[in-house]
Amino acid sequence: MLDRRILRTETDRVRAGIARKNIDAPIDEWLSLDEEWRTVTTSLQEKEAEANRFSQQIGALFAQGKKEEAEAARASAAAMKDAMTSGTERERELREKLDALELQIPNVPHTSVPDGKSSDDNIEISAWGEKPDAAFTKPHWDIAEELGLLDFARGAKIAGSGFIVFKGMGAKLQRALIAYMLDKHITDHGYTEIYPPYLVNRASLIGTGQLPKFELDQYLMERDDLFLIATAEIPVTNLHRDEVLDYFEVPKNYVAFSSCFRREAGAAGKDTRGLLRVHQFDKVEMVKLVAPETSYDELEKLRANAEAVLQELGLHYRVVDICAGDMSFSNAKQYDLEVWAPGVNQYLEVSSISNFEDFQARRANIRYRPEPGAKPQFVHTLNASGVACPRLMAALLETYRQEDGSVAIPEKLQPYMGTDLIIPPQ
RNA sequence: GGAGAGGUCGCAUAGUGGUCUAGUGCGCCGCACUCGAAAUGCGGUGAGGUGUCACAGCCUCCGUGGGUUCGAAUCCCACCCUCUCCGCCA
Repeated sequence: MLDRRILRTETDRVRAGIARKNIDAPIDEWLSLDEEWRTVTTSLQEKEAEANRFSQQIGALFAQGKKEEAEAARASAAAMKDAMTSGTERERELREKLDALELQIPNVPHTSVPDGKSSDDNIEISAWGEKPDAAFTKPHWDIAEELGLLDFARGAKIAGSGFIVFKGMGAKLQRALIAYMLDKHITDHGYTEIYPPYLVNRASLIGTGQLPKFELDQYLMERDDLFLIATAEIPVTNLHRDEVLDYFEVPKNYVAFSSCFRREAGAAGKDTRGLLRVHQFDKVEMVKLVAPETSYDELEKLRANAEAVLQELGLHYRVVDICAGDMSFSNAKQYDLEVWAPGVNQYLEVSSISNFEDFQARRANIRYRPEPGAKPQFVHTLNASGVACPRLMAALLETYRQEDGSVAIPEKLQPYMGTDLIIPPQ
C-alpha cells in the first residue's frame, strides 16, 4: 500500500513507476473517489460535532428539570442525525471502495531499477565461479533415479503431479541443506530463528501482498478460511503486524525454515520435470524489518548472506538485477540469485532478494519508534531466500556427479550428511 | 467440541446509558524544592483521520464487526482471542 499523501501529491511519479512495472492500477478512480471522500468526510464531521453539542446539552437540561428545553434539544439532535444518514452511507461506501482500490495499487520501483518488460531485460550484474566441467553430468531427475533419491511417480500417485517423495539419501540431503543453511545464517550472519505456522489467515496475506490480487495462487483451507503459506516470508513478516516496535528492537533479522505451497496456477506445463517447479518445496527464508534510511544497505547485506550459501557449496551462480517489468507487485527493488545447473544446461532461480520499503509495513501496520518518545513510523521490510532447496539440490547433483555415477558432497555439508559421497545402490 | 471467566490509554486497575472531552496508581517526561539526589508537590504523558503554510479546530478509536438510542466502555446480536475445567487427541 502506498502513502495516500504520496498518491495525492506525487501522482505523476507514482503513475510513471507503475507504468514501468507494466501493471494496470486504478489510480484515476482512486483520485476522484478520494476527493469526494474528503469532501463528504469534512462536512460529516462538522455535522457530527454539532449533534454532539446538542446531545451533551440534553443530559444537563434534564438534570436541571428543564424538560421542554431538553425535548427541543433532543428533536434538534435527532434532526441533525437524520440529515446525516445519506452522508454517512456515502462515506462508508467510499471508504470501502478506496480501501479495496488501495490494495490493488502496486509498489513503485526504486529509481535504480532498470527499465524492461520481461525477464529478457534483466541485467546480470555479477557472477561467482565458473561453469563446471560437464563431462559426467545428467539432468538431476536421472541422477536422482539412479541413486534412489526421489520418487516422482509415487509422489504423483499419493498427491498429484508436482508433488515429490524424497527418500533415503535424497531426504537426508534435503535435511542437511536445511540444517546447514539455518546454522549458517544463525551463527555466521546473526539471524534469529523462527519456526512459523504453515497456515495463516487473510489479514496476514493482505499484509505481505498476496491478497487480494493473488488469491488463486494460494492453497485455501475453505472450512477454516486459512491459507497454506507460499513462503515463510508471510508468517515471519506478519509476526509484528499491528505492533509498534521500540527503537532498540530494530533491525529485526529473522531466518525461518518452512515448506512452501504453491498452486502454480498460471504456470501449468512449465518446467514440469524434476525439481524445477513443484507444488510443495522447502526453503530457508530471511526476513528483515529495518529503519527506512538503512533499507538499501540492508538489501546488500541480505544479498551477501544469500550468496554466501552458494559460495560455500562451490556452485557457480550469477546475480541478476530484475527489471521493472519483471518485478513482483509488492517490491521496490529485486535481485535474483541464479545457480548454474549443468545437467539441464540452465540457470535456476534459487533466491529472490527484495526490498519492499514501507509497502508491506503499511499493509501490515508494522511501525517503530525511531527514538524514545518519538512518533511511530513504518519500518521497511525485506526478504531473501537463503535459499530454496529443490533447485539447489538439482544444481548440486548435476554439478557434483562423478564419472562412476556417485555424487560428491561439498565439505560444508559433510558433517550434516555423515558422508562425503552418495553412491549408487548395489 | 461443551461449560465458565475475561479482553479498558506502556503496565495494573475503576467505570453497568448522559460533566467518561475515560478516573486512579505505577512507569515515563518537564518544572518546583535541593549543593546534588531521594522524598514531596505541580503539570504533562496514546493512535489514526480531516484540516492548516504552520498552529488551532473538528471527527474516530475502551478485542473486532453490526444494532438500539438524541447520547453506548456501559444495553442487544455475531465473531475473534486469552485463561480455567471437562471431553477428544499426536
